[in-house]
Amino acid sequence: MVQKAATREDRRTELVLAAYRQIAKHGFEGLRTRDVAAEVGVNIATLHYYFPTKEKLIEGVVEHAMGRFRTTLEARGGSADILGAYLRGVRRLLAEEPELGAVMGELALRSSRDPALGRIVQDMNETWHRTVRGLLRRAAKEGSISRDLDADPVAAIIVAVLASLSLPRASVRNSQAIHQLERWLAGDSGRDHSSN
Amino acid sequence: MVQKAATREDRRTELVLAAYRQIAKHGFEGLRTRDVAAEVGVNIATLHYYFPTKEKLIEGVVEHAMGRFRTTLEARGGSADILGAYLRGVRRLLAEEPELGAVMGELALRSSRDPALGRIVQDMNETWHRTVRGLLRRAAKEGSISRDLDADPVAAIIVAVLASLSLPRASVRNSQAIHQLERWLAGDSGRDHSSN
Amino acid sequence: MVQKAATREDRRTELVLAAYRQIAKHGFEGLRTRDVAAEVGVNIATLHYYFPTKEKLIEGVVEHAMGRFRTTLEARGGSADILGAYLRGVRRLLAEEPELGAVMGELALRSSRDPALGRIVQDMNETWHRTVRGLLRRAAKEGSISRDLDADPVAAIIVAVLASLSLPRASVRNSQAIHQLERWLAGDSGRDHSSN
Amino acid sequence: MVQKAATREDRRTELVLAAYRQIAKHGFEGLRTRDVAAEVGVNIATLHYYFPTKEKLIEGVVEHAMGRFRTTLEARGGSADILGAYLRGVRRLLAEEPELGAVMGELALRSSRDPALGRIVQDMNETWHRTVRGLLRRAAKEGSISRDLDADPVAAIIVAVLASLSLPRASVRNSQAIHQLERWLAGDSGRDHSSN
DNA sequence: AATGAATGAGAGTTCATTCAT
DNA sequence: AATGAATGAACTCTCATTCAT
Repeated sequence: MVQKAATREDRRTELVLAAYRQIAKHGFEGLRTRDVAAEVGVNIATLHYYFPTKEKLIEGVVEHAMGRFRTTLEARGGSADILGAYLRGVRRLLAEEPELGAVMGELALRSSRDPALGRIVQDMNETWHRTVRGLLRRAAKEGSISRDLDADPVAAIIVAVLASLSLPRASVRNSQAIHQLERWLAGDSGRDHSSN
Repeated sequence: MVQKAATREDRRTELVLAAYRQIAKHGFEGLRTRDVAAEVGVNIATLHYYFPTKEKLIEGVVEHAMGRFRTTLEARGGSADILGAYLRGVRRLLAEEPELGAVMGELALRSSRDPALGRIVQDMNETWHRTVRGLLRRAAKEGSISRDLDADPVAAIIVAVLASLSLPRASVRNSQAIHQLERWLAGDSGRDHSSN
Repeated sequence: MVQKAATREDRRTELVLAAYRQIAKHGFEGLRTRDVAAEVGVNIATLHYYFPTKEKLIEGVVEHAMGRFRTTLEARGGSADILGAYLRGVRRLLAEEPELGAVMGELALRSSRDPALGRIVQDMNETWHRTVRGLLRRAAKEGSISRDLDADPVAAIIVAVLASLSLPRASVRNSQAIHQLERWLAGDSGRDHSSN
Repeated sequence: MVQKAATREDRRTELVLAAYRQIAKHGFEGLRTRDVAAEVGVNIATLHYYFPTKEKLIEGVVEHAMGRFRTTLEARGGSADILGAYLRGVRRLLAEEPELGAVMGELALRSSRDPALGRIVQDMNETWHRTVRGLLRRAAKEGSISRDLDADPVAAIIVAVLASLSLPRASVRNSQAIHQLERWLAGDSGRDHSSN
């Protein structure tokens, strides 16, 4: 009852994706190697053929999640409103692939207990911060946002708001927060526009 | 009789506090009833005498964490800068009792898998939002912040930033984010003050 | 379906004895914690309640086997033919409790791979050698064996022959070997007495 | 064709030798087919191509070990001190190839659980006994040892001592035992020569 | 009110073996 | 002749829970 062999990388990826989904659904708390194997449709021993330990499988998930995040968080394109596009990009990503937010949340929490993961998450955060800061400076130069803002603290607040999107909250509130961010970035000091 | 009842409550509280600390340290992933009992110095069966199931113990932790959070998040005092005092209060709370942030993060993630907890967390979020919105309106009336801001989105962004504090990040970034928040609230549209 | 509780030491002993028998029957190769638990009639988790790991259980078996051996190998009594009594004692012990020979064999082999066990087995061997040497000297003084034998090498050969009893061999051969030993000890240089 | 068949045998032999070494090092307890295959540098499936089951591989090891033993234990040469040469031969063999002693020990223990192996080991023991007995008689005839010793019991004791060499013990004790054996064979009834 | 002893269910991991290629 | 991929069965160990005392 040996099933059709798949190529090495395919199977590895399948397993990582299944684990990724399981973590999104049940958290690390509810991650079971047997369920991961079952979702892919292979025997539990097959999982261990590719990943000698559960921890190695999790490393695979971390890599995957980080990669998924990084590619989206890189600033692409050169539109005038590149910063706005960026914010909307992150929002869309987290809306379209809710697993990503959930897994990132799990990773963030775990990072305080797992030094190796801690370094990865911190690197990711700093990269993220620098990317946003770069976008801010570019937007300021191009005049699409207030010319003389203090890039570091503003980047910090943007990253904070974006990070908070991975915590489950009413999505109305998320929309409102992003809108207000854009308004402030546009140089508006907070007057009521009656939009929510 | 009264003495006995009080003792009973004490022991329950001890257990809840131990569980609270364990969750902060090891996450739900690493929560073991035996460790909780051991931390209090009682037998595992004694724990089950007070909390028939692990889930009931967790409910106790949820109650405790929520209570801890609520009391601090209630707007107290009547100072002129009540909003600023509030922001500083939350920051101080999370700095002084880092367990609270960790546990809130764990609860937030778990809330998407546990409907009962989901309702509690959502209620908490809405209460939080309304509290901040109320403070904003009061501050606006008193003139300590820009009079004509749009309370709902601004409250949303404040809560988002405060919530993000429970995710582990470089604390410099947290400081920067809070500073920028205060600057924007003061009506400043983002010019560089060279502070970080 | 919780079974009647036994006192702590009883249960530990029961488990050690069961493991001892299992090792005698199936070797370390075939030692299964589940079988040990089953033989005692308890759940596998109960075994782990008393012995956190399989290795700790084995340590218990080592202690038991060594104790069993030591008590028999101590020279007791003060008869004239104390040495002969001793040889017959060891033979009887290994005949009456064949598990002991089997387990000692297993331990001897394992001792070359397990440093801790190695020390124990070596100590046991040296103790054994010294005991026999002491008996030889006493017997020589009393005149029951040749007065001027070289105690160390003779003790070495006796221990070697006794040790070989734990290896499975035709028991006739064992009897012959012991007889010849006694003959030589009596000062006989090897003439045919037609006994076997 | 002939070449091919030879290659096939080579590979079988390689695998048997690797298994032999593994058993010597880790005992049957620690024998893993994967490690055997790895030591030879072939895939685990290749091992099963040559030996359909682990048990068949072990049979190969038994054959090899027995062969190794038998060739050395056959009495060769015609020197005057053929018996002494023999004793020294066995000692040298076990000293030069310590794996052989370890494996023989493992086989001896296993023989009490495995009837087929049991017969082999018993045959080996009897052959051994008869060989030694033959040597004794020849030596007696030639006058190199006491003429009227009882060959069977003396052979039994010699085989017992030689067999005990495969159990791990302090090598001083082994030397002493062999010396004493030679002394007794020479007709000495046990007086102290102060040699060890 | 508290505990030591016990357990069922299930966790991650291992291993000899199989099979398509 | 040789292999990578896959598996069933079994392994040790864990954990929330129960129960008699």
